[in-house]
Amino acid sequence: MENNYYNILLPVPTEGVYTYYSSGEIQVGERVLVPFGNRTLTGIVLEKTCKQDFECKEILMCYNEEPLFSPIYLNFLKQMASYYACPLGLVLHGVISDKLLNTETFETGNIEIHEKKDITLNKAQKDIIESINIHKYSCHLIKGITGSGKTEIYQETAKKVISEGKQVLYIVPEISLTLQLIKRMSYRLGVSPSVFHYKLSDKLRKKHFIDFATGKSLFMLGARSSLFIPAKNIGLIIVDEEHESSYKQDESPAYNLRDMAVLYGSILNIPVILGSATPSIESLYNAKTNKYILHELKDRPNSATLPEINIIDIKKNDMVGSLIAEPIYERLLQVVENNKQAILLLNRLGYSTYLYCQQCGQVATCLNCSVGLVSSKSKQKIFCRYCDTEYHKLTCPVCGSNIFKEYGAGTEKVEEFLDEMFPNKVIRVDTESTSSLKTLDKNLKRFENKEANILVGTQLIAKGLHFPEVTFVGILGIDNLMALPDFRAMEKAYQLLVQVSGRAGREHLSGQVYIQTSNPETQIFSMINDTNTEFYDWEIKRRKITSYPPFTKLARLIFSYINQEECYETAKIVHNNIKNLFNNNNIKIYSLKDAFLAKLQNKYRYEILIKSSSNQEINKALIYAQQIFNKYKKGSMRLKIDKDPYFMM
DNA sequence: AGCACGCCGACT
DNA sequence: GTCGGCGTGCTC
Repeated sequence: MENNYYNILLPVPTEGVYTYYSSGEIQVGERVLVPFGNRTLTGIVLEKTCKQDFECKEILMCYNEEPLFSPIYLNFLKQMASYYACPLGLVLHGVISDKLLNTETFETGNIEIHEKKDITLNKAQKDIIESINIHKYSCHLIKGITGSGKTEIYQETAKKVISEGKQVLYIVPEISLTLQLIKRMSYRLGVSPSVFHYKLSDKLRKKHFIDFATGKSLFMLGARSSLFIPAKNIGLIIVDEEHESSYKQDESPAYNLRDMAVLYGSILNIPVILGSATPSIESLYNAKTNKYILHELKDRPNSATLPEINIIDIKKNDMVGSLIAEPIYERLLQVVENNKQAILLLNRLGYSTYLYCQQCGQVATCLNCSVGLVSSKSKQKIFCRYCDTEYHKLTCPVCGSNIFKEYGAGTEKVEEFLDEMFPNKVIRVDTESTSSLKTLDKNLKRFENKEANILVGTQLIAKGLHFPEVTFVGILGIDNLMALPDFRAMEKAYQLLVQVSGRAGREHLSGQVYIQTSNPETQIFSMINDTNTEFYDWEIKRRKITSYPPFTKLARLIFSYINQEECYETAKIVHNNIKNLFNNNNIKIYSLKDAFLAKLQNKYRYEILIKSSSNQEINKALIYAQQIFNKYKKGSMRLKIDKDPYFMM
């Protein structure tokens, strides 16, 4: 009897397509178990093929199920691989964990049904919902602050899609996936949504994966990775907070979730809704150029008024405790006195920023990474934020002194200082102080219940929170953010300012925002309350002049290796080669330089930036660079490709 | 990415 | 002598 031959896609960091045979007939998209080297892997049948001129191995087992992976889904992964110049096998590996890929479908039990609650909608919301054709692809960008009614638009559109028996995927940033949101969604839609995020137990993750993949569940509320659950019959994708930096994946394939959601939606021919109070420049540009359809919700919730913005010049004001400008401190005093609430935002994590030698001023740096060490009082240790190495006693490499002083303010230090000034009136919230979502929830609830007057935190507290008693917002570390070597520095700073200012003066109380800065003339400060396109117009002009995205595409090549010379040598060879081949008007290859973190976890890092207005040209260069690299690389040397980088550091 | 093979240094 | 460090190369 003749054997059948199949190309199988495996989750390995190569192209990942290998040929196996089977005596039986297998469908495209089915999962199979195959021997690979000396291991056994689960793969996906890509296509039937003919007998090869090399020995093939036999497929061990067929998962006995309806194919989970549709040709459209596999096509999506292929387009993703091609866009990010990433091998297909590595895309599969990066997008579905091995554990899930290996999971056999099982009986998952019933999905909870609730009584549906009706949603009341205003005219603006109705108009937007009306304009979304749920039977074909279009991408809608909804701009509106928290509470302006975006959620109702998502819910109503989701209801329509679900009533036609199709599935809805609602993606939010990891941090927004709170129990509150899940409950609210269940009652509005009448079903318990499937949920998907990294804090879930293996068992639940598998259950929700299977429920959504098999089409049993019609509504998925998930983080970034939920886009890649091979849903059976998806009819709508919603991406909330589309500007969020956490949508950019760090490892290869370094994809941007928002862009992949739009790509998938267009392949599936279904609508995609993006929402944000502060849309990214790229998305606004896509709306301007008619790739997306822009909708604006201008009403502030419950007729709250715009906050009053005050710029405090650090140079002209005394600093209390060398941290907080006096006018901000005075406002905090008032807030506590009147038993109102205030939020203090800092873009630094818990610890102090630097440790420096008292004798010679040398900054203490990690031995494995080219970054300064930080100290944490609460954790009683000095350590590196990047490699977690702890340092028990520090010796200055220059003068040999053992005495180090702290400089700079993190949330921990600010909290400590304020706690002294206002005992029991301060709560701190940042990724360091809150190890789990539960503690975060608990701390926020404590603040909501007015158990404290002042909330100190990082960007985390800028995200869609609603505290009606907050009348004052103080912003401390914005200068650092604007000074980063990143063409998006102003965009990121602006988004943060708008998001956090929105926390001041909601409902009936009017609010004040104080920003402490040493650059009071910075233009974006005057645009915070602008509901028009002033910031967009200002920023897009700068991007045009400097030829940065959205007018060009960027890609970063990052080489890393334990041996500095060898790393540089190989990077230089790749650099010379792509420079020679691609030196034309269509593409710009920047010079080879130290990465922003020149040494990370004991590996030296070099980078090359590539810029082009042509996506094709840039991808040709990326593929060629990888070929050269693979030819000349030594040992465990790595080349990471970051297309459309979001962090330039 | 895994995993084995293989070649060197450090120790019972 | 042999245990184990990790550089190298392969996986249908």
